[in-house]
Amino acid sequence: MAQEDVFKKIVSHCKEYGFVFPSSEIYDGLGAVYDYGQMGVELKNNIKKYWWDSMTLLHENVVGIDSAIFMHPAIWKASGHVDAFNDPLIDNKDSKKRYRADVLVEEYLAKIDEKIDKEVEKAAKRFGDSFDEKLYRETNPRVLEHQHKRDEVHARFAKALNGNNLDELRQIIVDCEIVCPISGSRNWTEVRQFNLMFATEMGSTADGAMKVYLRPETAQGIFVNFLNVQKSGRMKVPFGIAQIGKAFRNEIVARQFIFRMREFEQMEMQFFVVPGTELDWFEYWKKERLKWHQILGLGNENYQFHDHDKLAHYANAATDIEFRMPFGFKEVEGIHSRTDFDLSQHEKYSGKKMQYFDPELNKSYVPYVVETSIGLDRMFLSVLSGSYCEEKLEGGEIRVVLRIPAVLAPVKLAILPLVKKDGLSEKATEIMDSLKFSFACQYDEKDSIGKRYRRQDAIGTPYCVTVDHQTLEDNTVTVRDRDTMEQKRVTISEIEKEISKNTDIKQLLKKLAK
RNA sequence: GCGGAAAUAGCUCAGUUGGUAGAGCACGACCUUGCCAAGGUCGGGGUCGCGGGUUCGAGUCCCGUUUUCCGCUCCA
Repeated sequence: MAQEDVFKKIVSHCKEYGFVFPSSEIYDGLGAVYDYGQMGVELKNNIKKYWWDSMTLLHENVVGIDSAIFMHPAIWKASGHVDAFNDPLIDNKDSKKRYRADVLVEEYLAKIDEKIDKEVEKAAKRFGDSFDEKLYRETNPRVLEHQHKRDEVHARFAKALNGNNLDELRQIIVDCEIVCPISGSRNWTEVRQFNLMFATEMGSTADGAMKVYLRPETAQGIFVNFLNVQKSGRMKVPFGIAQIGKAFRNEIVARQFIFRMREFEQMEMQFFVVPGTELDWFEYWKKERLKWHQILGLGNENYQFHDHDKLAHYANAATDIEFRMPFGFKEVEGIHSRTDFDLSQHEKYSGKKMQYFDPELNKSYVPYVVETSIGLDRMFLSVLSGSYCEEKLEGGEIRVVLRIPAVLAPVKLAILPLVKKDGLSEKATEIMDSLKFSFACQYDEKDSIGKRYRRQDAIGTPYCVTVDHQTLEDNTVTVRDRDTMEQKRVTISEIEKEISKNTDIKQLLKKLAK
């Protein structure tokens, strides 16, 4: 089966069985926004739980927070998002290429400078030792003409940028006769502002309102609370702060189902370390995080590291953990050594010290940060991609089964009376009532037993308990395994222990801690 | 954002040169059966994505629009 087909099947499977629905579907949908359904929310919560517990329970020096989505707008200036996430873009209609309008003008200005320099260079050769460059630049009519043009455009450009005047920015490109390097034409579209941050207004009166952003990442909520947590929790460097929460990016192109959404959820942990030790911790967390993924059992060969060649301005090392999705290896988690960039920026913009006094080193410093940042929705997709399976049975039939790791499965256990008569339903209900405190259980008595098994396979339920006539005699039931389809007979009192073996998150955490 | 394709029941799709909206599966009730998607009877469900236009008449032709997919483009 072609990989794209698998992806399509996963998408429709998600809808059919209540994992993921397109948002606002009855109103034609809303681009790149999705809702999690009754199965999806359980799977998502289980992933969160696995991550949260592995961070906060297994590491004494990692604690959690839950910061607000709204934050002071200055935070996004300090972090660099206001500048980096705001691009005026223009398209050339002939080549269909898109450019940053401000970059086009900057390149044009640089070209004029080049022209002037060439003039000066030529003159220098002509005049030899007696050449006075400063005088030449100030008096030569050709240079002055270039210079004049340059200053004029630069002034307009600066003013346009300052006032965020997009029409003027386009007019400058038209007036300067800037052409597309590919098509050579001057057939430009309007200049449009692409702001990757969603903005809204805080304060109910128009004049008193302040422009605030929906956070484009959760990390800044951790950085600005660094001292709060360190002091109130009496934390000692190295220590980490973990957070799960929504983030928002107004992506230009948001596609591939829940892989790139405009509203998404991150699980981030910022680990604060002594400057100079960050690369050791970077290696530590790389290993730790890969293990966290691999221990789920979706196949070690489906993961790889992808080191960044080009580092972001804040990082001195960065790698991605990629998972083999149906559309190729894709980033699920990023591990970045962010240096002291963020805390230093906040120190600068807020005027507050963001330093830690280290009693062992007997000095104060701005800690360095190693970040692990995982996209919860991408993790969700990787679990589904890695679990979805169309299995050919002996009779030639196809069985669709989600081999979701048992600890993450939305429903752990289905309780099925073989037939809905002879008191089997009542017995099954009784068992259900005693187990529902321990597991997410489903009760189903409709249709044939085989059909019910398949329904549970389709939502990834690892175990089915079947109540039959023998149950009434000796209090035993059969437990059917999702993956092998094999059944074994256990007494009712043993069910809980039997199911817990593979569904309890503790088991996974113990493996991880080894 | 650009180009191409698609949109009919919960799902997969059929629907002829424009002439009464269809099938299979799924869903609900009942009967029969009982360990891997059984059979029967009856039933519910559609403003054919949305808005215009042409026509006596539009699921079908034309225009616009929305959403999705594919390819570009973009991507802390």
